[in-house]
Amino acid sequence: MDSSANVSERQVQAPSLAISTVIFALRDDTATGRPEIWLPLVRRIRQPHLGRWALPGGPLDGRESLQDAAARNLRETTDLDPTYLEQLYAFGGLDRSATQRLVSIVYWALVRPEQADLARASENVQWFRASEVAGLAFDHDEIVAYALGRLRGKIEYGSVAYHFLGDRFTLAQLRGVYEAVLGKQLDPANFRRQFRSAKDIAPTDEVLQGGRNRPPRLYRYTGARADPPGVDDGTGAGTRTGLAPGTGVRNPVGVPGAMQADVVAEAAGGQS
Amino acid sequence: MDSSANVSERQVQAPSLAISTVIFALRDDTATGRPEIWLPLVRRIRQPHLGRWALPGGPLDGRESLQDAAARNLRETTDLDPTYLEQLYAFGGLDRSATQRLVSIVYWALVRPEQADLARASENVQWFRASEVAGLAFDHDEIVAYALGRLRGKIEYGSVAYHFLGDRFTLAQLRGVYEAVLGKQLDPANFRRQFRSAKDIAPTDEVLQGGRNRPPRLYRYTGARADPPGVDDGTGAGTRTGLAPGTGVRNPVGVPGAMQADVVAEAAGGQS
DNA sequence: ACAAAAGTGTTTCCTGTACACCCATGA
DNA sequence: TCATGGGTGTACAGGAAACACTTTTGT
Repeated sequence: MDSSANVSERQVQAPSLAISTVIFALRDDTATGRPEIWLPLVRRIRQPHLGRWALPGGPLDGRESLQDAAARNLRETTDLDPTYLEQLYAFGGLDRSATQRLVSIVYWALVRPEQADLARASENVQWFRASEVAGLAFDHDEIVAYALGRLRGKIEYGSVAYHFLGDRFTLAQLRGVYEAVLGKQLDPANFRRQFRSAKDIAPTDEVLQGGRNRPPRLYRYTGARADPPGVDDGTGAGTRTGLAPGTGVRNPVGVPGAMQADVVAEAAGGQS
Repeated sequence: MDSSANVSERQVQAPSLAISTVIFALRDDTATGRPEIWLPLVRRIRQPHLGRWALPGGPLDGRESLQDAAARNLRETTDLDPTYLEQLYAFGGLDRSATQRLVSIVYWALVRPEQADLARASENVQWFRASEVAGLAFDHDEIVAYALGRLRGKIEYGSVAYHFLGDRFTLAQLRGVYEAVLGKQLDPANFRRQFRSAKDIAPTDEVLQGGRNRPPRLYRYTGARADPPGVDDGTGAGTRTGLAPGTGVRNPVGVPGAMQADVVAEAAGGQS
């Protein structure tokens, strides 16, 4: 139990609220050169689960929006600003954490690889391959798995992939993102064709010099950098074909003001 | 910094948590006979926004899961048990409700039309056409609009549509659901063909007698009644074609235990 | 010259769409 | 019998998948 005597009383009244953030970045595998998905974790320095790795997060105070709190998580653990940040899910069961009833609103973020390389790492903050995380504190294993699923689903639509990359990129790099997320190889020819016809990607005059082969052209993402707010297609399910580049709609259903000007709904306290 | 703080301190730290629920049902228009989307609202009997209509909801106490609280909303306002219940979004801005900082986790539910007809209505609980709600308390206008968008998105995948119907239904009824949600007419012939080939729908031996025309065959939904938990494809975006009946995957990314055994993630309290 | 990636063309297949048509029933 | 919706057949168009092929670079 925690500390003061009337804890049990207060537990019944109001669950505490915390924000956690799953931060994804791509990093090229040193052997194959292929990009892989990585994420930073922090080591718990308190009970429960002391010493185990966990998602960055902390309690929500009354002065910042959910979004802001998640962005702060990101800054504090990695020194990065998010290029993509979206609400994932609110977890709030009771069969957990013997010490205290807790509701966690989980966000997920994407950062660019150059950034991820620079990102702070220390004794208590380290990056892990997403495919290898296991044994995290609380339910964070499952939350990471869920976030990965959502990432996979979401990339099939739209604009998420670009948030892994800088503002100039080759089609091979973009394809690398898709391959890392979807976990399978894609036909370069068809990939190219699909994305050339995508509306919100434009070729530049530049090419990327210095490679061993023919220098590829650089492209630029012309769509909105700030993505579909809270909106979510999550699982991505339906799309059986694979990619669905720019053909799909981008942000058909905007969450109200939930991002910049977040929304509060108050209890109705209906009948009686 | 957790529990021992005094009261004023704690207010700043911990926003209150509420659950609200958007409940959708179909009801046949008396004139055209076409189904339309309706939802129940409750009249506020307290400040702020006293007297205005609002989504059913209430504060979350420490003894029930988010899911359970939403189900209770549903029961208390409409006397119905949900055939579908899923988390929509967590709203938690500060620029709201002058009286109090509040985070609301919003669920959405689908109920069947027969049930909706029986559902309790009273002075303080009434059903409204979804297309006509306006002037609700707080941001509930926007939340409803967001929920409608998600519904539209979601129906293009998978199994949601069936939750509006009983366990036996004609293809015309099913098509009615889609038309009501998508807001456009669909070709009966193609609709039929797509759904006949859908895996999780099976014809029965029965037909629906008593109509003015040829008696249509009754079908049965064979997929999971309890849907993809917390998972969310939300906006539905990508699917440009329209329906995507059973072809799509059903529940490719299950949220961990979030439904039956909800999950709690605790703050990591990383560095420092 | 050769390897390897960039980039193009072509063919096949699948699926959604449109629409013409027959079938069964009640009035 | 006729109107109406249930139910079937079919032809067309667009896009994805597969893969052969040409182009451009570094070594």
